[in-house]
Amino acid sequence: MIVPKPEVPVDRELLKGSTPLLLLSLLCEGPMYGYQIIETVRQRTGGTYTLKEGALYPALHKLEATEFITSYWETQENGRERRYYAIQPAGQAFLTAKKKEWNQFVDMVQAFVGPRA
Amino acid sequence: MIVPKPEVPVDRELLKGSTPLLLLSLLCEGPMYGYQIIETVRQRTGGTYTLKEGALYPALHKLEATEFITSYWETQENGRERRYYAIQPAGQAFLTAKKKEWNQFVDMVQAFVGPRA
DNA sequence: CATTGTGCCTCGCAAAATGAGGTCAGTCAA
DNA sequence: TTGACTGACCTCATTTTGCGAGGCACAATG
Repeated sequence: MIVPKPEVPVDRELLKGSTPLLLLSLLCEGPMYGYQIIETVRQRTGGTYTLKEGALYPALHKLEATEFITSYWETQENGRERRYYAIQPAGQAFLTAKKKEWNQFVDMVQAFVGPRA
Repeated sequence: MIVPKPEVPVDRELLKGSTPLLLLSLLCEGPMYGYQIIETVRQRTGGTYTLKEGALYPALHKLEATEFITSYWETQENGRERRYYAIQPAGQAFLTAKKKEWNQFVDMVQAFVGPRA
């Protein structure tokens, strides 16, 4: 699903805390490597949200440290290497919880901002 | 509108960036003073989200510095003072923009997380 | 008279994203 | 073969924000 490019750039501050959720959701679709994640997000958001490396890699490593995801290197035909990240069972569970949290958060804000126009 | 109390506490990080939106939305309903804002939020969220003073006042002051809101002291009958905050025209405009941004943000995340269960 | 509630505030800390930087390995054209 | 470009990984300092804890002052309640 591709989100239409918004006229207003999305405030970076809003993104805070949603990154692990995004990452786990993406990895739910299958293992991906860093660069690929960035590109995927960029494309699906119509170019608005470019996940920054400085945000991605630390987040990925943290997720790995808590064993929500694993990583492994894979060599391509041309000899170059990529580091793939894959979701783990614990990550699945965490994702489920995070999703619930996300929905509650949205409900909460919506209660003040008013329902969507 | 009152949001049912969530089982999972909402991650603080998610809140980041949404505070000005909340504040402006609330002040749209009329002038309020700090303590009242905290109480209102607490009640409307069923007690889950207690806006912290350490988050509220700095945010309020920042909003005032940018002239999105104004403040004025009002003396009650019992002689005590309250500082009321009121939204300004510039704040109204900003709020409109922020709301749009919020909706886009939600759409974006939803595009990855998948539609609500 | 002491405790609780109202009501304002500030400060130091921690978490997270940003922006900028760095490295190395292939590709491709001049 | 040199140089530019892209793919691909990463780190670091700075900024922003919320949190927790604290402080102050006064009123109402027991």
